[in-house]
Amino acid sequence: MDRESLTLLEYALLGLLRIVPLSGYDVQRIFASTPLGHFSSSPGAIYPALKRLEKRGLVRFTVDASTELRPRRLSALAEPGMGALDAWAHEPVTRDELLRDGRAPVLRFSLMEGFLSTSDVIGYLRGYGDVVRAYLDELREQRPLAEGAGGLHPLLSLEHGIRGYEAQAAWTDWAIEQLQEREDGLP
Amino acid sequence: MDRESLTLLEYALLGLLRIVPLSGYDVQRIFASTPLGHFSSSPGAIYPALKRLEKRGLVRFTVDASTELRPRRLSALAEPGMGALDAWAHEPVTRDELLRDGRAPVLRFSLMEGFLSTSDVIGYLRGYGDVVRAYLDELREQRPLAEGAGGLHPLLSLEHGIRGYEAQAAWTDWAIEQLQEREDGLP
DNA sequence: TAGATCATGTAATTTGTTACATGATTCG
DNA sequence: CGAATCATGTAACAAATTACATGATCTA
Repeated sequence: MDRESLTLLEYALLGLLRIVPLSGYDVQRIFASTPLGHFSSSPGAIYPALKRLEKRGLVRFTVDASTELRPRRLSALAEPGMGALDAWAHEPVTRDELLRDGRAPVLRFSLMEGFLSTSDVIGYLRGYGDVVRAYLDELREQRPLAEGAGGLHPLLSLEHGIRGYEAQAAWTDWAIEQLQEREDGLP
Repeated sequence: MDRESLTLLEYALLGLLRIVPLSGYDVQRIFASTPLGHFSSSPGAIYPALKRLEKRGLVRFTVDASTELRPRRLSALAEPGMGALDAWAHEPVTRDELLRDGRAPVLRFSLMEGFLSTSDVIGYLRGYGDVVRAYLDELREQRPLAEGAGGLHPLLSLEHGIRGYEAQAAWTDWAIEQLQEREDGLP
């Protein structure tokens, strides 16, 4: 009831509604047809989540009057919702978050545009990269243990994890470059 | 109640108990100190999950008699549990599974050792790679859309996803090579 | 002897999943 | 005119998180 932070799904919804008001059905289609597809597009997840956001005052409902017979209930971001997004955008990546839900750091990056200065965004990405590299060290320490334990598959699986996080670390470096280039392009 | 398939956590538990019987506390420490760390090590998740597995007959409880005053309830894999693992090991990766929980395909690979022939394991990895590459195509198709929509962050986030899945696809190829080398080494 | 760690678990709450229910509208 | 899609939701259930509760044993 007094839960301070929101679920990933709720943040994703706020991020979408920041662009344009949407109906629950709109959201379903977006989740079913874009890279946000790892969110469930089932109405049983979306409608209750929108209702929760409305109850908290982060979102406002309006009925689309243009179609009287088949009303669409549009959800629009309210100012407190903007504030919640802004606050979330300022949270750094932690090891815990990386392990608990690895998709949160990128989702936050995706939605933070406009809330942070370029240098703060770069700071966020640096922190993200640092957390990933620290966890990579942990995983690499596991290599001798996994070799000793016998069994080829656990060893290969460990390499799967290492390669995945290496790709994430490399992406943070690349993204920082992209942001700096974009910055330099504007005198 | 009649849920046919198990949760990821339950499969992970079966996989651990296949090696050696463990107490709930043992499991907590393993989750807290190995690459399985993305599973919650909270007792509120582990003890109920073990109880569910026992109720289904997949796991058997035994009390460690060596420490009477502080009894440890060990869980051991029962034959139906072995059967459940075996059945799971034979399931191919689907797009849906990849999006719903990206960690399932590797967990299954990690636990399938011994249940499948080398050629079937290679078949599994090929299928996994195919699903990843198919989803990569979907993501790459999103690039023009994301460019047109304005906003740098969503575009960079899309690349994050692409790089992550590229790493997974490359890993499946590499793992297949590893398995073939291992196979050729034994005449 | 006080605090950390071992070791077990439960209770309340929240969230998500699956399945169902309803009805309008559009398209072939 | 029938099927697909638009559009909204609810109800039952399963699962996880957080917090709490309890007590033994080891260690500084």
